Amino acid sequence: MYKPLYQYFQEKTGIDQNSFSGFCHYFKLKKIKKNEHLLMEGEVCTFNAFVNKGCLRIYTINNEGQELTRYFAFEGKFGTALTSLIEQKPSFEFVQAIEKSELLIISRQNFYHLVDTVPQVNFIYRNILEMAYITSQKRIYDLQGQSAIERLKWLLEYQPKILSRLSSKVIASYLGVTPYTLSRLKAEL
Amino acid sequence: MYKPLYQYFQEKTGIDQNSFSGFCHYFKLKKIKKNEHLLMEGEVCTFNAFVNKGCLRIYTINNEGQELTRYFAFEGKFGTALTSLIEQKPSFEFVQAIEKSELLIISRQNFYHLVDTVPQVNFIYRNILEMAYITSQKRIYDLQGQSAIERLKWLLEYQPKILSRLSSKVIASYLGVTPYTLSRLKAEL
DNA sequence: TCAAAACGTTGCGGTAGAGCAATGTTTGGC
DNA sequence: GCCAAACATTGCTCTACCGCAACGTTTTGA
Repeated sequence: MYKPLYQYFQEKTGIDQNSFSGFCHYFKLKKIKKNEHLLMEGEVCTFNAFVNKGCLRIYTINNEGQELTRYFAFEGKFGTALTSLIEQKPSFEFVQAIEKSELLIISRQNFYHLVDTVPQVNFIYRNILEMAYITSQKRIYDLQGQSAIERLKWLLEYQPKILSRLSSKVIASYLGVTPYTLSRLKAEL
Repeated sequence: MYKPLYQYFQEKTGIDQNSFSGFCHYFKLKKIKKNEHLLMEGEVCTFNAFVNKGCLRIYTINNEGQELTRYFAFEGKFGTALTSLIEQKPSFEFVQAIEKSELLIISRQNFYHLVDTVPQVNFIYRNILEMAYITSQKRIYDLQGQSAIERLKWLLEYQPKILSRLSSKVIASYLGVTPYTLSRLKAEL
């Protein structure tokens, strides 16, 4: 059960099995159905989740009621409403399983306890924050610098997994266009 | 010279003068003229900068040649091309002083050395990353969820300092519209 | 100090993408 | 295995914002 998580830590920090065993019991297994939510808008996020199997989606809903997907966490990645987790304020993001999934959940309190006491977890958190920041920045660059069709082409080339695994509706919300527009873009490819 | 930086550390970590003195000599004073660049697109970023006086702007240029401002670092804040600093790859961002400024510069190498050896600097870096991430996320929410005029109204209400201190051209690039559009939006306020 | 350059404004026309409606296609719960 | 509900496609129209051109105003540097 902890094998993928150990592998994740091992790759990033070179931690040994013994040290890992010292804290991995803070992570609890949770199974969750397709389309079920881990967190709704307005709730304060009190967990971090490592995806053993399946996929999480982090998304928001804007003023016009349009869903906007921020991030997908596939197997072997952490996923949470990071902004709410950090700020401890009501979340503007939803966290949802878009496939039947198996997660390793750690409470906020335990997570930050480990960040402050276990150097390897401190490093992992630093790494999560760095990658989350870089991803956001590239996202902004994309939204401000590329047309919707260029974004779709990029996705086709570099993230075919996303296209084959997810519904058009979800892909549209990730590209930041309506399903109507995505359908038209696909037609003119 | 180190007073604003000490105050910054003091507020965030409660550090004492003695510990601070142990590492503050890694920060070197640099004076820079208005509109001068600290980093150009394509260069690898090897520094972090604390703003004692003046203001830094981090921006990119998209495919159409349009400038897009990501972030302003006013007095008492750190500013750098964080993505390039982390990845150690050529930057897609420019770092520019938009006023005559006084900076405290630390090299990448010394900065990460301190992050790894001084708990208070580790915490400061964590805080910088957390805030940078949250700012990016709110930016994306804004770009995808609000019209340009709503963004301008928000700026008027919550960031009047930006509006009064900076040129329209720079403000337009921060709002993600052309100077033409900004001018028209101001007319219809 | 004064001319050149950069900046700001506004009229006009163009374009990417939104949104409704109507229709065809998948999907999943019983 | 079937039917309702969700999803996908496409024609038509609409809107926010872009981008040029032309002109007035401010800034700057020799």
